[in-house]
Amino acid sequence: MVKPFDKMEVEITTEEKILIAARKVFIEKGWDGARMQEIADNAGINKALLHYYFRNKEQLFKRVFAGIVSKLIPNLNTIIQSEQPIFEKIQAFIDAYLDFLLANQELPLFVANELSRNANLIVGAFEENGLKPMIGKMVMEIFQAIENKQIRPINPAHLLMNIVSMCVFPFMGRSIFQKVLMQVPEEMYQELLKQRKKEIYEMVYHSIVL
Amino acid sequence: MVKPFDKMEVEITTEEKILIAARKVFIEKGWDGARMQEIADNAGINKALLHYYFRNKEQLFKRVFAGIVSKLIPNLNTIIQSEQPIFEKIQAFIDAYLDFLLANQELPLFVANELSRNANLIVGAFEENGLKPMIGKMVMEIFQAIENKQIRPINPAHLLMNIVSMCVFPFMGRSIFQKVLMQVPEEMYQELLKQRKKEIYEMVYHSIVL
DNA sequence: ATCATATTTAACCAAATGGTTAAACCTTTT
DNA sequence: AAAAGGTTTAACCATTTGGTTAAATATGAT
Repeated sequence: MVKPFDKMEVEITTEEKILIAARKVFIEKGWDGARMQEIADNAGINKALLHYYFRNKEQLFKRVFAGIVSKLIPNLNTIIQSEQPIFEKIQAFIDAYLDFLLANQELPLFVANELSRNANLIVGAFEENGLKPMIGKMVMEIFQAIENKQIRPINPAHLLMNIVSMCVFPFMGRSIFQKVLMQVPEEMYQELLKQRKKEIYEMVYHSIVL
Repeated sequence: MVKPFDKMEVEITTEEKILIAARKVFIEKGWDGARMQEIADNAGINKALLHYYFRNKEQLFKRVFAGIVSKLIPNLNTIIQSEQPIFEKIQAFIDAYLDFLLANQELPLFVANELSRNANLIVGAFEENGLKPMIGKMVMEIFQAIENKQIRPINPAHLLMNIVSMCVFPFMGRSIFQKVLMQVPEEMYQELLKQRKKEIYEMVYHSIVL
């Protein structure tokens, strides 16, 4: 049966409502801090219905977690796979990474946290999506760029570590940065974050260019 | 009364045993995941005794947290306050930071985590110790180094962010790095971490030297 | 209308958890 | 030896939490 036009696109299934609520609560509170009741409240339903859709907390969590992981990696892999000169590729990588981070600021801390408490979470997430980050290709290209005298000799693993660190840490360690080290108000910190794309690329560029 | 010699230095008070156990469990499991029973077990006592020494979980946690924070900051402040040329100072900063991190690898994730879930934890820890990181002086000195044409023009806030990011992230985001991005075994990752002192300094040096 | 199926709810349950109590046990002082 | 103080324990309690059950309600098909 066809639904009336004004009800068609707007509708969100209960399952979606639950996943949205669960995502929010899990990210905010972590596995240990998240409460099924709070998820139900956030989804506007009651606990029994929650268990009707997802048998238990673990199943719901895994579903949320897999959903999160599957969002970032394909994005980065396309860039890594692409054919462009090393400096352009690095810049594209930083750009894409920061776009994602700016739109999902609380994600890195959540992922690091859950991953460190449950190592095989990532295995499950990978298996479910069939995606893995292709870091090997990047390492190769850095080696080539060194041979071609495009950049100074540098250990590619550390260069990549440095780039990723500069991208992610201001988000993941936000509480430390903002409250402990810099002690700036929220809006100012957001302003800093927006400048990172440019600042990181310049840092990397100057540190490797010959 | 004086204790017999052979019992003097070795003895650990019950309070110390509790604090050591609590530190371990809190760091490992976080506030939400930590169980008073597990702390008691780890300290080799029972729950009632735990509550005799520390009235409740919160009090015990605050004590542990303050103890952790008070270990890093004085260390860094001495370096920041010291009078040495900019490059030496940066190197000393990286050295000291990495020494601390190598000896306390799980700390950054724990601190970031708890801080992001409870903002005023840090206020309490600061008040209790009267210590705050002196980042202002560092910013000034970077500005001066730019004026003196020692280093290229760069936003000091971002330079510091970059340095701290490269130092801390391989520890804080270890689960992401090791398991997701690099997929290397434990010993190899430890090897990488030990190389960071040199690698980070070289990265920073080349990125700002004129 | 009515039957079947999917959706939603209130009430309930067992286990875990932070915290309490009152009594027992040392160790030192008198 | 007995009083006093701090130290340690087993047993207990109230609340929270993940999860279940059985009944009620809506929705679409016959």
